[in-house]
Amino acid sequence: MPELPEVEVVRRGLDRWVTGRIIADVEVLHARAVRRHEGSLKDDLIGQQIACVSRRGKYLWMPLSGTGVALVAHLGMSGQLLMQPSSTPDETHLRARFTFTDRGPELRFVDQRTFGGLMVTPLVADGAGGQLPEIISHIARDPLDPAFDEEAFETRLHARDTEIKRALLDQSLVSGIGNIYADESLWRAGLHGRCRTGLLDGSRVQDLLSHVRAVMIEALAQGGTSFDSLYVNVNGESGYFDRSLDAYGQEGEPCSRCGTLIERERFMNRSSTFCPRCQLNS
DNA sequence: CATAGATCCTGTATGC
DNA sequence: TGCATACAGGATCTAT
Repeated sequence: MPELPEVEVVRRGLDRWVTGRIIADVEVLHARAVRRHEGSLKDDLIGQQIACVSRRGKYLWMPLSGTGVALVAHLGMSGQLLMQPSSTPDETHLRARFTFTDRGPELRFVDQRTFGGLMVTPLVADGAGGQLPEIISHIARDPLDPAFDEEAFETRLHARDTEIKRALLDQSLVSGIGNIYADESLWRAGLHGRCRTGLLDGSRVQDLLSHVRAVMIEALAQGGTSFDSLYVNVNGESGYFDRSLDAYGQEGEPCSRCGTLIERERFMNRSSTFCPRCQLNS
């Protein structure tokens, strides 16, 4: 369940370890690891230099110097990008391996549930002087992006007739939010996820966005949220924001604000946890 | 067209 | 003990 804070932790680690390095070889060990990609990932990457590591929402990409294309990665639910010495034994769910001409640590894509994927895609203008991969141009900016347009978000939110949690999870409206940070932000804002978007005025939307940002910044400072060994940084280490959660995974525990027991319901084929007393439906 | 729901996947946990 | 079922959920596809 890597969401924005977890993906940003991975981005920072990757930026430090792979920027400037030249890819020597690529080994794809599972067909599902490469998505929406024409031709051979290997042919597109060998000999290319990684210019930097960028992120929008939950997507990572590495522009290849002087080519106008980028290696894009999405971790899905259980994807990991790990830096490992070549002497380290292959992980059980190793899906792809990238080695470099300097013979330093290799980059490994490990993914138990195979919801994640890699691809090479052209870069296009992002409308603000930067670039982003073509295949994710439908993904909205995330709330920590300085160019995130709060007014445009509010307008689009009001144009929707749906529940606020569904809107928060829609990456084309605002990116980077998944089930954990949706539940946490809604708890902090005192809003029930089933509240209709049309009932939220501008100040409620601003308040909700401020909680989204705050919870993500706090999580980032703690290395992200890890419930099991599936989310780790590039060095295989877990974050510890799970100790700070107020709603997600807290079913049956007293609400830390009012003491009412936290409840869980099914929503969009996943769980929503919320305080039935202090999270309002309007 | 817009929104709601189903689907993919596999390891772990729980129940009978 | 062992088998069956529930659960985790991001993105995309299909149905209404």
